[in-house]
Amino acid sequence: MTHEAPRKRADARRNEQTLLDAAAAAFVAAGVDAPVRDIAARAGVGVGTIYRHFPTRADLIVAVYRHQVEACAAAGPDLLAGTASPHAALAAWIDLFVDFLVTKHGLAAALRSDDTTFDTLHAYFIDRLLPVCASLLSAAVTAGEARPDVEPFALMYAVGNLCIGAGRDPRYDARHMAQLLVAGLHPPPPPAA
Amino acid sequence: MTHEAPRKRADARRNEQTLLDAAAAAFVAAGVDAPVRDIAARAGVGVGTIYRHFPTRADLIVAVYRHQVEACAAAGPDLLAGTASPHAALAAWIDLFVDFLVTKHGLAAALRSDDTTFDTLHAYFIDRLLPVCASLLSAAVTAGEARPDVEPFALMYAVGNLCIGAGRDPRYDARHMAQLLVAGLHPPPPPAA
DNA sequence: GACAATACGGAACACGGTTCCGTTTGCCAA
DNA sequence: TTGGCAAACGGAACCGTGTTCCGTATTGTC
Repeated sequence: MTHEAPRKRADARRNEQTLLDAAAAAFVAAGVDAPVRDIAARAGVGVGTIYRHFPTRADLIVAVYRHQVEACAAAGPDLLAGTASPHAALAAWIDLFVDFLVTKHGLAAALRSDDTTFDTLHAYFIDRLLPVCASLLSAAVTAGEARPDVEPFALMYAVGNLCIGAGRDPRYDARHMAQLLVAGLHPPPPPAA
Repeated sequence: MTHEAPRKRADARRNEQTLLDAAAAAFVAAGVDAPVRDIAARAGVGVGTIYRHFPTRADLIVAVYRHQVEACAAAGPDLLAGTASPHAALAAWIDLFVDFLVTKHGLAAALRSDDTTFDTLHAYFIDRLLPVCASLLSAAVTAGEARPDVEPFALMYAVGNLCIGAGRDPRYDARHMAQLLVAGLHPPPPPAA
């Protein structure tokens, strides 16, 4: 079961970690679109080294944020178990997701880029987080707290979109808007016929 | 009141129209990010001519879509006057706005780009459409059909965001999500104390 | 028709992503 | 310890795009 590890060279492993740190710093300073050359310079390596370790920018971004994405995924079941109503749990989880995205400058935009480079980034987020979102949403639907005509994918996509450009204009509060969307999930009151 | 027109040369006026047509075609074919050289080639002019007429891409985009934006702005008051409830009028207007954005490949994304080139594009949309949205929203608030804690700017920004990437994945329906957001605008029912 | 102002074309430049290959480094076996 | 080879490195070179600049062509006027 131990993915037969071809045992990389020592300098390669060292550089990989150095790159991860450099990339994380560059992302904080200049967003996830930080120029490749900048990241290489921070790490004190050549650009070729970056491409060898992380063939696409998506690979690098995933590697940098993997821990946080996993944490977000893990929080879903906990919230569902520990919160009064499924709808409230979903709202709390969306809050977590939004907080993550808005603090990663440019990440939400990258998720929506039509550049095929980012397809694997998109795929990773969907793979890890969609099931979590789906279970929260379906619990809410089952409890009669959410309308059944919204697909989990569409909800995640919409929330991701709402995070784009957050923090650039103080008049726009992504978290508030995401909560508005979640509020809209409530089933419409039966027409008072 | 007639903005003293310096009376441009005949070839200049001709080229301006040619460029507008070429840009419109290029935008349809390749989105609003169509390469400058492509647009120039379509128009049969040099790239310098584009920059002379439209110093920034935003100027070109605004020129191409001005009519449609004006039409959208004009529709606001009409809807308010001709629709049963202010909230329904707002919902209908948002639908119009979303339809416009999703059919202009890449336009919604450009509106959110942090590239300063697009600042004037953003400003134009805000100038023309924000007042319309504001009057619809405030009518809904006055009628008790919308919570008062959402700023018109935030609403427009959110709806614009929801349109990003629409049409790229069939599982995502921007219009549906926008309507969900508008539904979330309804004031929460008073707590059944 | 000649002259000046206006507009044009496209080569040249800037910048960022990506590739490629000559050089260096680490590992292992002799 | 050392010889050799595969792995890894560095960064120059390349490509595509936006942008600028200036020599040339066109227009309008006198």
